[in-house]
Amino acid sequence: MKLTSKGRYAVMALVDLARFDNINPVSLRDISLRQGISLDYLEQIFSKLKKNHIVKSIRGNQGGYVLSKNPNDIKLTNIFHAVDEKVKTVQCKKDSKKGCNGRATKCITHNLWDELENHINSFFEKKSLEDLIQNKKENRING
Amino acid sequence: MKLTSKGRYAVMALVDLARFDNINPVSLRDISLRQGISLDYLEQIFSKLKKNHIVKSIRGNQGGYVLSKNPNDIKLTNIFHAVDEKVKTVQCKKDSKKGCNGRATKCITHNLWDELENHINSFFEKKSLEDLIQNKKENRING
DNA sequence: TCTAAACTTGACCATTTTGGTCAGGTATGT
DNA sequence: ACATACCTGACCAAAATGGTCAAGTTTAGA
Repeated sequence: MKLTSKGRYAVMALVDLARFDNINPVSLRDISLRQGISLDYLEQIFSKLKKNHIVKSIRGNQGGYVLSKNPNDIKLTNIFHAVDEKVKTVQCKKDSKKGCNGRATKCITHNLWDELENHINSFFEKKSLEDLIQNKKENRING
Repeated sequence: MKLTSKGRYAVMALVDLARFDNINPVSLRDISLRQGISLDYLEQIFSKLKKNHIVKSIRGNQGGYVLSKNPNDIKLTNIFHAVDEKVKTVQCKKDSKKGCNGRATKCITHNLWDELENHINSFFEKKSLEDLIQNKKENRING
């Protein structure tokens, strides 16, 4: 069970964006340099974030990306969903032919995986981008 | 973010084992048939479970496996740990050369992943095999 | 003692996912 | 017009996943 780097990068990039997104749009090149994420890979990620209305793009010279909502309204669950990072425990929900369905001993552990998914998702639903920025600011004051 | 089938199978197999482990040891062949998990794959999994003292093997004819502890003392975290199913969110803890270390913008989101890991692990630490068996019994009564 | 059942070990492998790169665009401010 | 920056899609190497296969060893019971 692990988080893929796509989801991790998406969150890192958005925190970066949120911090520098005051007046001017932020270019992916800047985020790439600051966060050490390849530009090409960032473009893939931001393409998905854009499709999911989390960021807006401004093309042309001095263009870049801006958040399309208040950081408080961007939950981690939105970000992960946008980049296809899903909490997936069992197959049987999606593919009725595989997994627990149609089997004599079906779903012995089905309830468990449901519970687990809910547990994780509730964490992602509570946490917003704003929370992460605040966290960072506190760190700067303290450190 | 997903659970691998190795962890899922381990839990399924152990629930099965716990339910049939009354007097006689349970053979992997029986578990394989009941749960639809390949015998060869089960052997790999049970080899790990044995090394981690979750099950004991009884060799020879009429042999098989038994739980080596009370189902109440076997937590999901033990099972997942045994089959190398770990909750892994960030790289930087293990490999100091990669990830957030040594970078100017280091660890923007580090606290977040820590929190997430704790959140998930706490779920696994609370849940025992006994809980799952009880759950199944209730289902049988109700259904 | 022989043999079948069952555990044990380790090599091997096909497929899928991951984590990108590369090559070409298109749009737009100056 | 040109530099900057977004946009799109093909491509790819490496690792993880989810197993199979082969060749044992151990032990109960006929």
